[in-house]
Amino acid sequence: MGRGKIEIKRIENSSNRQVTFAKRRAGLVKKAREIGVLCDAEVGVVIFSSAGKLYDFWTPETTLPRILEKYQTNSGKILWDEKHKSISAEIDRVKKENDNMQIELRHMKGEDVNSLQPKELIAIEEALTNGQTNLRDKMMDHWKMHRRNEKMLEEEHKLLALRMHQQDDLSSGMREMELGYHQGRDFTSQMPFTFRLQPSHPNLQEDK
Amino acid sequence: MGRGKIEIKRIENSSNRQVTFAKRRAGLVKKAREIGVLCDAEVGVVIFSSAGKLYDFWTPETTLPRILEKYQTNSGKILWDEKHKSISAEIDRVKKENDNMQIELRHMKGEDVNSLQPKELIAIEEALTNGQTNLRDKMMDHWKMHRRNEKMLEEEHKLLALRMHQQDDLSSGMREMELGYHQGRDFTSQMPFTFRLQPSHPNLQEDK
DNA sequence: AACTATTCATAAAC
DNA sequence: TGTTTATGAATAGTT
Repeated sequence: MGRGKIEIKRIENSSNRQVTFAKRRAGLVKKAREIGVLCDAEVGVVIFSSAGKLYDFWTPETTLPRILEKYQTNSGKILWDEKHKSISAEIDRVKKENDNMQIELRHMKGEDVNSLQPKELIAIEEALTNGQTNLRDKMMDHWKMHRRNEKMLEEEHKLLALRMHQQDDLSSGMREMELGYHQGRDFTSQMPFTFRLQPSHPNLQEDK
Repeated sequence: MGRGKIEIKRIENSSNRQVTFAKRRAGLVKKAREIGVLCDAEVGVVIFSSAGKLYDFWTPETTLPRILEKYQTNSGKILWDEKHKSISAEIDRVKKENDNMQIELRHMKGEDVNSLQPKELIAIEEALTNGQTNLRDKMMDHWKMHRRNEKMLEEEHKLLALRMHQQDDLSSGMREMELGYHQGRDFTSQMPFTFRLQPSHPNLQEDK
């Protein structure tokens, strides 16, 4: 129907294809509307252009969810339930995992153990003991590292204090040489307060 | 396009309507197929007759779920996603719960505790100790109950044995009275094997 | 269901 | 992109 007969195969010329698409799309929708009215049918048309743009038509009073529901009951096909199913499966899997962990946790707290076999009870006790052992090891490591750090800080402070005293002595020595001896004067009192050496761990015993 | 122009309104004559429906339905599907091929489009047509019967057409390689997904992303409409959303939320919730429990479990096994604060470490150790205490209490309860049950069974068995002996004595006495004394005869050898008294806990100490 | 007169849709041209 | 037009296609009414 046109100036000549055409073969039904993909139109290679892109702009021709676009034009034809627009025309035929309008025609298809018109026909859909007509059959809906004439024959009292519910009709839905969904068209995606090759560019991915969506065009659709639904007979009035027809919502897509309604169509889908009808479609599902009529076709017996499952549609989106497929995806739904896989999600449900996942949720079941995760929930099961959850339950198992919950049970294990409760067991490790000594709850819900009445129905367990002696063998299982012993296994749990072992796990608890292992946990305690591991935990104490880790705590010990922590503590050791802390101690080590503290010691290193102490050493640093001692060193720093020594240096300061040396500097102090040197400065006052120089001053004495330059200016002669005036008064016994504490050089540190000239430093800003924050720079004065303060014991960072006042309650620390200094002997190693 | 026909012997005369028609008005686009519901065809009242039922059989005419059915005929027109069949003709136009075929036409619509043909057009849908053609636009699909000619213009490289994805097309879906869904038609429900007024009787509720479903007819549909999908361009090859086109599944309805695929269409729906595309439809959804393109139209921004929600469709079935409400249900989907709530399920996704649930799965997230459960997974989070899962993670937390997993962490707790690992902690109770003394794993992944390096980053914890001393306070937390102490809490875990307490939990482990509590678990052990609870567990041992429960095990003790179990064991006590078992012992009690065993004792009760022993008592029952003793009582039963006593009764059997009494009965035995009585029977043989009666027999002796009726028939005179024949031979020393063990009455229990006439019982089916399964009814004979057997110690149910052969290694049980009988005293106490 | 097949036929056919007629209207309609649309391919190509503009 | 919109309009025109010649032509093939769809189909309403008939058989």
